[in-house]
Amino acid sequence: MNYNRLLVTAALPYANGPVHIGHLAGCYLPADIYTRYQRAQKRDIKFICGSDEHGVPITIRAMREGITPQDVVDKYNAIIRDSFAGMGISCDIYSRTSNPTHRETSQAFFKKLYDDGLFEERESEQYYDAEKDVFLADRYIIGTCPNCGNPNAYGDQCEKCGTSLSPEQLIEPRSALSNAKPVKRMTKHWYFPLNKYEDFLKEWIVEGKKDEWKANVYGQCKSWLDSGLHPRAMTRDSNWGVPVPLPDAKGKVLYVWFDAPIGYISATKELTPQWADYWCKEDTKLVHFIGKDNIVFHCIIFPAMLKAHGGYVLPDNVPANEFLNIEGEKVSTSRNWAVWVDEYIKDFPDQQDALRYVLCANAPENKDNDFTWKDFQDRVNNELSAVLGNFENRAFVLMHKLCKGRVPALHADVQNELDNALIEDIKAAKTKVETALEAYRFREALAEVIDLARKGNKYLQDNAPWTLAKTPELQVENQKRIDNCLHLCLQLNANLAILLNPFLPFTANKMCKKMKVVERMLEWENAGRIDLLKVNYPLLAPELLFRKIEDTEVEAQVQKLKDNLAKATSQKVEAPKTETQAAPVAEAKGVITYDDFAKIDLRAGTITKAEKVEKADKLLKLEVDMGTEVRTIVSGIAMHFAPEDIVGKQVTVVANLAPRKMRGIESNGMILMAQNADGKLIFVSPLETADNGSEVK
RNA sequence: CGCGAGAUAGAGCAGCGGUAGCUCGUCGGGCUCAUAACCCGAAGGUCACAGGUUCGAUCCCUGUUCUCGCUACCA
Repeated sequence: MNYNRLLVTAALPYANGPVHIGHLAGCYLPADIYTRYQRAQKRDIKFICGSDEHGVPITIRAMREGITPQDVVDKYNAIIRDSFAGMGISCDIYSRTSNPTHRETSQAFFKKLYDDGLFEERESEQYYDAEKDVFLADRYIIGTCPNCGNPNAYGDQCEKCGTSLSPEQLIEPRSALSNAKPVKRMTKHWYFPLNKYEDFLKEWIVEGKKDEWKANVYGQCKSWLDSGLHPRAMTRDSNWGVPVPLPDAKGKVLYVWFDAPIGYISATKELTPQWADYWCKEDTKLVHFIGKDNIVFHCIIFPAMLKAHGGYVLPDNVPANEFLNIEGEKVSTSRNWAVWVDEYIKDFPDQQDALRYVLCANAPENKDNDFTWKDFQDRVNNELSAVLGNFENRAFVLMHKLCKGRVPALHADVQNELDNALIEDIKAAKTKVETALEAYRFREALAEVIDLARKGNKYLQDNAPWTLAKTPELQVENQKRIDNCLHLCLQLNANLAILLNPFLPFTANKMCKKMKVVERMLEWENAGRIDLLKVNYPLLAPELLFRKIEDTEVEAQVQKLKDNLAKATSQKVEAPKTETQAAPVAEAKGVITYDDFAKIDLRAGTITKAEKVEKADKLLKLEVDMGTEVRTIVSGIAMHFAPEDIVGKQVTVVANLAPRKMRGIESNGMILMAQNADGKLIFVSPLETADNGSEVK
């Protein structure tokens, strides 16, 4: 397929926090490198990005901070925009999904699918806060965790013990908005029948993209398709988002994963009146740069939506990266374990390219990678400065010392194999970098550029012009060799600027200034040429391109990470929870009367059977002999005990606890456990064997 | 649990049937125009583990372990 234009998108950053270097390495930097390269090739390309500003987490953050959701997105949209600009992420437009154009575009998209009769309407029961008059997402429901007793567990997960929950499992559930008890209410939603596009997707991806897409992306898609697709609700009950454009849809908005990818289209509309060329013409190559958490949305759901709507091109490739860890640990925004881009720019002014270099050289292209400040320092000092910066500096210094500060001539009569080999290397480098970039292998492409600089260092060494200059009796002859050597070094330098430009645009610009050439020299077609600098052309004085990163700087950054983590952790403990950090033992509960205690029917029982609950990491299904009956009890202890080890054990059971369904199994009671500070669970059992069913008082 | 991706020298990666290579780091030597590179030499790997196929496996097959992701209204 021959393409006449390219459309590149990078995942829309979610506007509920700043961006960190993991975001950068995951998709924004690769997208930027790719785009800059294509622009240098003079191809027609648009690079689209913007803030994703809808969804539940934004409303929660607004609530916590006591401001409106619009305030939240305004704040972070500005920070993200500045971070990208500061790092040289050169999108053609950075838009936002709260714009009117986006509202219209996504509503029209929805309306088209609706009018074509594609949606299935379904009614279901959902939790509702009668006081605030809104439906509650799982995340909005707070209650006591049935597993660990944390009183502030969310309706989807207990953050303390990590157990996955559904709102039904919470003890004494309450609304996060009003503390009211949630009630169930019927609500209607529109479902997109993904299943109807299964055949189309299978043919398009499983057969069509087999050897084209990255293994992680392809494998993920295939896995989804093999396990069968299901209709997916494309609307939500909320007052924050794009309103569903139907008369009977008051209080309903588009699901963020329906509206966000359409944001790419709306942003293109804002950018250019010719937007439809990029989205609808078959000779457009559409590429989505994303992180691995986005694969299904960009490879399955969005293409199915586009196909259903009709008239749009589908992505040619989705080169998703894996994740970047920081100092051996996963990035965590809630624990503030991250290197924030806006802070990097403040801490390392004019060092954007140092970070761009390291993030590209160590990009998580095939597997999760680790960013450490030591590695950052090593790569900047030993590769970027010592190989590339040093070569550039050597060429400039020698040219000023031995060639009067002007570009010397290339004398054909003394041109030797060393010269010819270097010229070949320059030409070959262009092809290698090009091939790697077209295949989204950015690490390899950058390594090729550095390797060319390395060859330059070697060439300089092999010719040793400083030695040639030391023999006055051979002045004329030697000066010719010196001229050739430095001529080619400078031409190589110009080539490096071109090849480096997509990766390190700030540096490429500096190099141009020092060589006193216009930016047009950076056009890709100039790569491989050795006549970029005119003979006798005077160049500026040597000046270092990169500075070394000092030990104290990286130590300070590591300390900063640790401080942030400590701060975030202590805040967390102080704020919503009542227990203190100093005492890892759970806080004593309030005084109760004997009557309160007497309400609990505690009995001894013996576990007669235990098995793992399917599709649940933490749950065991137990059968407990209570003397007069055998109870089924589901208990969240699978991480601590193997089923076979606990059969025959006598335990204490809360016998009159209201039945509760967990993973579809009704649990009738609860096993008492003591929990150590380290989280270890210990059965609370009679010391001697009691009769099953006997009361515990 | 299931599915997907990954596991190769201290770090980052290549190799993907014929007794392990590259970049950086470490140690010793040479050279010196330079933020020092370049050259020579050295140390460092039972290619996650266990089986199997094969004349031969890092590479193919089976099983296991570990990491990450998906499986939830977590973007």
